[in-house]
Amino acid sequence: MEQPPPDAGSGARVLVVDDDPTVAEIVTGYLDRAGYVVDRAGDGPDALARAAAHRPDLVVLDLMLPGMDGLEVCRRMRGHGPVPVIMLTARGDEDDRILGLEVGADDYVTKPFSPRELVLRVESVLRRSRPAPAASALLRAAGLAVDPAARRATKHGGELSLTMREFDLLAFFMRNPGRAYAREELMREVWGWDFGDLSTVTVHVRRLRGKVEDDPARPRLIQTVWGVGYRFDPAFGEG
Amino acid sequence: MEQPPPDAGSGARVLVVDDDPTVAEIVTGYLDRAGYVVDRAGDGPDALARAAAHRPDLVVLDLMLPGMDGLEVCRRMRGHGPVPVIMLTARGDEDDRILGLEVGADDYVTKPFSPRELVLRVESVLRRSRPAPAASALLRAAGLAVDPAARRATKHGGELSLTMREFDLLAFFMRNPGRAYAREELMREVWGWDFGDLSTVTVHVRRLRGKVEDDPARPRLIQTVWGVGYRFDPAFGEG
DNA sequence: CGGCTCCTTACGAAACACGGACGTCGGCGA
DNA sequence: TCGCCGACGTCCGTGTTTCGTAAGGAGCCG
Repeated sequence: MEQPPPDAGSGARVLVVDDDPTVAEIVTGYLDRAGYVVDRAGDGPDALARAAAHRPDLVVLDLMLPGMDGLEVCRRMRGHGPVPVIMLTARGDEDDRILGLEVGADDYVTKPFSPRELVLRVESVLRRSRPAPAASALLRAAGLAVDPAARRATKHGGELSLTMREFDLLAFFMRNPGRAYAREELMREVWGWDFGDLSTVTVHVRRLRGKVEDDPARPRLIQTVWGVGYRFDPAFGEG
Repeated sequence: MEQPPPDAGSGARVLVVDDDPTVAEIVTGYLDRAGYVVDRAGDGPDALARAAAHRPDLVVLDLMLPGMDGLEVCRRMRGHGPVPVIMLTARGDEDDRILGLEVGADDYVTKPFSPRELVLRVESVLRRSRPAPAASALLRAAGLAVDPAARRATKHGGELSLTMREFDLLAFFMRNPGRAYAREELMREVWGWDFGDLSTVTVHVRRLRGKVEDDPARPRLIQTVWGVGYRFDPAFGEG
């Protein structure tokens, strides 16, 4: 039958604000078919009331509204919470775009627009406005969090300032916990060298311990394996 | 990098779907003279096959087709990708217009129509659908707003005057916040070069900081990741 | 206790980022 | 046409950060 993109709306709430019933009707129809839950408002005060009541995930807002200006509506909505807004502006009205930009619209569509384009924009803005969770590439263990992409590490939520080598070393340990590594292996894996003074590894392990361990004098996370090397042991870190 | 000349047809591919050879012939002729590369199909299945094979930039679709309905054709085409569609409908058949728009047509032309009008519609729809995939929406973070389409940026509502490189750099950062990028990556992503003096990146980051940071001497938004590169960090911009 | 291993500290060298300045190129107005 | 100006890429001097190594002391094991 009629099959909108399966991943599309997924029930996100959209508030359409336009005083022209025809436009509102068509836009609403499109968004509805795309899988969104659509609410409608015909003027500014109505829009604010519905926004407050329904907490939409996104607002499609006509710039030209009777009574209260679209910009004002946008501003007030933003005052209540960070809801994404797509502005509908007259074609080529450069000033309006800039105003929308400054007031806090997340996108604008110039009239006349194709409803399809509007749906694409809605999807795009929604997709962009919720990248909050994600972070699957995060390495977590023992109160530590390491984000290789951002090259950032935290300990109990507090930012750790690690040097490049320290970061690489910690990241390697957290990717391979519980196993003992000889200094030579660490030198190969972290430094990328096949030879070199192994005390280099020792020193860096010590520096890393100083920043990561609760009590660097009695290391728990990075344990010394006598005669072998080191082992990252997150089990004893929680404390 | 820049768009091709706004010259009319400029080789865009258009698929004309009509079972009436006379209509198809005239339309094809006009579009051909307007500079488009035109393909023709006489029925639904033929249209779908050619659309799949030739990937047209736009489809002119007769609503009334033998065998498969034009609406159905439109739906199926949409299932394969976001191709713009102009519907040909009988005059005054209001229901058809609505149906066409709901199914995803970007415009419609009522029969009888002048071929010249159709060409104008084609141009219009192509012009409208072009920025949709290419240009992206507004980027905002940390009191900054960047409009890639208008090539404008503001900071706390105030206009920023950025050079081309500065703008591209900032836009890239705002599209990819929180991740650390090596100078090589920035050079590749922003400059589009795979070589070149990396200090160029350093210098432009400094210039951008001078315009974007509250205290350029102690950057918060664009942070230096020592030994690696830079990271755009909107989290610290608001406070 | 002896030998080996690991820890700790210190230091010089190298790598790195930064700011300032310069030369070139192209656009624009006089 | 000439001259000015902005954008851009490059280069250099400087201050800072990081790194690798050396050396002495402490710890572990038999």
